[in-house]
Amino acid sequence: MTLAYPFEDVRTQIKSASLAEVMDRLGVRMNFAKDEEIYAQEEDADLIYRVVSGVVRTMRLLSDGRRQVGDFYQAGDLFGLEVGALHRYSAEALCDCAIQVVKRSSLRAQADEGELDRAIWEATCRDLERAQDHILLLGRKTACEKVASFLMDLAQQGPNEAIDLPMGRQDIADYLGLTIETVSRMLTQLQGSQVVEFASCRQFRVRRWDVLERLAA
Amino acid sequence: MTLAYPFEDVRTQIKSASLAEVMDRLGVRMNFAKDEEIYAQEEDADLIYRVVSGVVRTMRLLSDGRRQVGDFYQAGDLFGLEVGALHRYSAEALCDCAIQVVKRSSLRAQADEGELDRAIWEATCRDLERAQDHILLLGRKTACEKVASFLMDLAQQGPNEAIDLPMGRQDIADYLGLTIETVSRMLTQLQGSQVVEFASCRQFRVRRWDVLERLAA
DNA sequence: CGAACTTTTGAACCCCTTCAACATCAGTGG
DNA sequence: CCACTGATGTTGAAGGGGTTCAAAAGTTCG
Repeated sequence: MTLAYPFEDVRTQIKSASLAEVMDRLGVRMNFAKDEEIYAQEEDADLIYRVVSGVVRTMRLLSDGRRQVGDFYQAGDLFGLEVGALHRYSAEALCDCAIQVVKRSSLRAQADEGELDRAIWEATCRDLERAQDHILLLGRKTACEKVASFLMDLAQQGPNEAIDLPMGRQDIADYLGLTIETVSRMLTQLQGSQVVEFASCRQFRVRRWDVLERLAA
Repeated sequence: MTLAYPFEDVRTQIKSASLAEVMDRLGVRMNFAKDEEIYAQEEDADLIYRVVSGVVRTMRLLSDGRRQVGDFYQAGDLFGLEVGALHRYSAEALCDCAIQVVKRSSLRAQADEGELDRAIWEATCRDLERAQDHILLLGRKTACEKVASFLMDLAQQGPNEAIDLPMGRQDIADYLGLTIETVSRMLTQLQGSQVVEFASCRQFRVRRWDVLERLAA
C-alpha cells in the first residue's frame, strides 16, 4: 500500500498517470479464492474493480439454473462498471484472484476527473464491443465456429505461443452457449484436424492460424 | 447540483433539452426508404444519428450471408455511437425513416460539452445493458422463451395495449438467432395458448401478462 | 384481379443436447 | 509408492429442438 516513488514523482503522476495508480492509492486490495463471489447480481454498484492477478468471470443465472457467462477479465482489466445502480451480472473469481477495489465516489473526489472518466469510458466501450461480438457469435455461429472464435480470441498474442486456458470446460460452455460435451468434442475435432494442439486440457498452441481464422467464420 | 432555486432549475432544464435542439440546428435531416442503408459495417464513425420517425435496425453479416440483428432503435433513440473509429454493425432503415444526422466534431464545438457527453454516455450504456440482456437470451433461452422475451420487450407499455410490430419475421428471427419458420411457429403456439392475440401478423395484444412473463424465463 | 412478397404449416433431417460410462488428474492419506 | 476419492474432461449412443426444404395461405400493391 505504500508508494515507493519520491515525493515529487507521486504528485506529477497523480495528475497525469493512469487510473491504476490512483486506484492503488485509494482502494483496497482484496483476495478472492477460486469460485468466490466478488459481487452479486442485483447488488449495488458503487465500486470499481481492477484485476491485479487471476481471472474473473461475470455471469447471469436463469431461474432454473441455466448459466450465461458474460465475459472474462484478465490482469489490468476494469470491471463492475455498471451504468445503472445495480449489477446486471454477478462476478466471480475464476481462480484465486487479487482485486483492487475502490469506491467510485472517492475516486471521483481525488483523481483527475478527465482521467477517470476516460478510463471508465474506455472500459465500458471495450465491454460493449466485446458484447457485440459475443452477440454475433451466440446468435449465428455453429458450435465449431464458436469454439474456433473462442480460441482465436485467447490466442491473439500470436499463433506460435503456448496459450494457457485459465477457465474450465464448463465456463467455456457457458460463455459460448453450449454444453461441456460439445465444447470437448469440438476441441477434439480441431486437434484431430491439426488446427490446434493441446499439451494438456488447459494449454494449447495454434498450428494453423489461417485455418482457425477460416473456421471462426 | 440539487439546489432548489427556481432559477437553477430552469437553467438545467434548458441544458438537458438542448442536445436534441443543437442536433436539429447543426445537423441534417435525412430520409431513408425501407431497407436503405444508413451506414455500413467498417465505415468511418464520425456521425451521430437520432431517430426522428420510423425504426432502425443495426446488423452484422457473416461472410456466408448469415445475419445477426444487434438492436432496433425507435423515435428519439441515439445510435451509431461506436467507440472506435469504425462501425462494427451496419444500420438500415426498417421502414421509411427520418433521421437527424450531425457531425460529432461540430456538435462538440457548439453544444454544451457536458450535456453532449452525458447523452452519448447514456445512449452507450443503454446499448450495453440491452446487449447484456441479448447475450443471455441468445446463449441460454429456448426458442419459445426468446419469442416470449421479445414480445414482452416490445409490450413494456402495458398488457392491454395493442402493440404494433414494426419489423417482419425475418428481422425478428435474425434478432433472436432463429429462423423465420421457428418464430412463426412459436407465435402460433403462444396465440394458441391464449397468451397473446394477433389481430394481424403485425399487431398483437398480450392477454396473459403473467404467463408471458413466466414463459420468458 | 393478379403478381410478388411475406407468413404459415407440414415433414424430414441434423446439429447439438442428454444421459451414461469411462478416462484423466490432483490431492490425501495409508 | 500406490490406493482411494472427487473433480474434471472425454467419448459413445440415443433423443429432441430447431433447421431445412417444400408448398399452401395470406398480404400488399400495381
